[in-house]
Amino acid sequence: MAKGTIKAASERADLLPLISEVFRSHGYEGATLALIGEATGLGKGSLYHFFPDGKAQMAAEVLAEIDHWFEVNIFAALRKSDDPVRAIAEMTAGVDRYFHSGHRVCLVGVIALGASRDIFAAQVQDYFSRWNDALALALRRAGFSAGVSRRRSADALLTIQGALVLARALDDAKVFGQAMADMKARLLAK
Amino acid sequence: MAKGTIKAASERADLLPLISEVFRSHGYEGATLALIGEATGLGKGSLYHFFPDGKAQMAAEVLAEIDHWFEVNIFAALRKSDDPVRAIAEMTAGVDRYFHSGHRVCLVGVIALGASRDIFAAQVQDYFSRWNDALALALRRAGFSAGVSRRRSADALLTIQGALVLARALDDAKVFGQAMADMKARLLAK
DNA sequence: GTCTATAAAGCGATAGAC
DNA sequence: GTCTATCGCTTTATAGAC
Repeated sequence: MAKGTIKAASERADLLPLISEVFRSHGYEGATLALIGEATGLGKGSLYHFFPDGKAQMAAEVLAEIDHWFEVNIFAALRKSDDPVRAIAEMTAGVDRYFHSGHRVCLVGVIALGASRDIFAAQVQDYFSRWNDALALALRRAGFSAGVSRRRSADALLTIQGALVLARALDDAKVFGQAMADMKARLLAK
Repeated sequence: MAKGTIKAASERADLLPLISEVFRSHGYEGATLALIGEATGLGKGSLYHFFPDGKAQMAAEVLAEIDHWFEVNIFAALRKSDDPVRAIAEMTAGVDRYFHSGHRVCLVGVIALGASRDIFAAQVQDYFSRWNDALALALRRAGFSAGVSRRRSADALLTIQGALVLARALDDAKVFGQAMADMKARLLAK
């Protein structure tokens, strides 16, 4: 790999979190190149230099980065941990951290509901179904039946998404904290 | 009221459900006047005749119509019924019907997460908080403490929203049906 | 690698004929 | 009440100077 490539890749990686926040707060359609340019301090020319396919490529890479974060910080432990109860506790802690205790919205959920749904449907479905599978596996290893594990796993995922929606709608982050506590209790209840 | 007014009002009312579906499937930003014209069979001129303030007015009236449907079909019974358990059962049945068993998305939730959030924040917050209050009141009348009632009420609302998000993301409406059954059980559990 | 200028298309909204 | 034509603006995306 040439020097230039490495440097570019490094700066490119720094761009994604900034772009990510623009998509989060404005949605896919609302995130204009002007806003992205403002957030990154880059002109359109530079943005198209890094992302030749434009906005769609930016969103796809942002989704991939989010996916990767969850894969590393959440899914992996759920799949491999020999202490599934602890992995689940770490999941709830990680989720709370990631979503800033309910102040931050889930971009994957935003896109799932939004108009750009069709473009990113595969990525969205993959993200949730891998999370769902990993969590169900942890529950199974914690001693629950296959049916219970799958039901509780879906319940947890939908609770997170719903809590983010309602916290945003009511402008009350406490809703999220309470929901995460309830979810954790339901996940491991006898 | 003049004949013309009545006729116009009648046709206008017929317009809203058609426009509503455009907002639902494309979001506020994605719902262009071209798409709305297609769905209604009306040109821009006619649309602006009915809605002088354009797209924002259309969305506001669609939200008001949704609010009214829930007020009449769900909230009222929760507040007034002398059989709160039955009112809650009717709520879950009504919700299942309204959201087409998970195949239809919640426009209020879509807007709460989307880029147009700020414009409609008051309407969105009002809708959810009135639902929340009505359901909590029914639970209180069913014998639960104020704290339990409020917690369970918020849990139910967020479960509905989350189930719609996850069902859409996984493209699997069964997720919604299971979540509604779970929600109903949790709502009235001892 | 970053910028400005600009193209090409689509947007919401308006005007005015009918 | 409905239409067509069009305005003014913003959008994504490209071209080319530096």
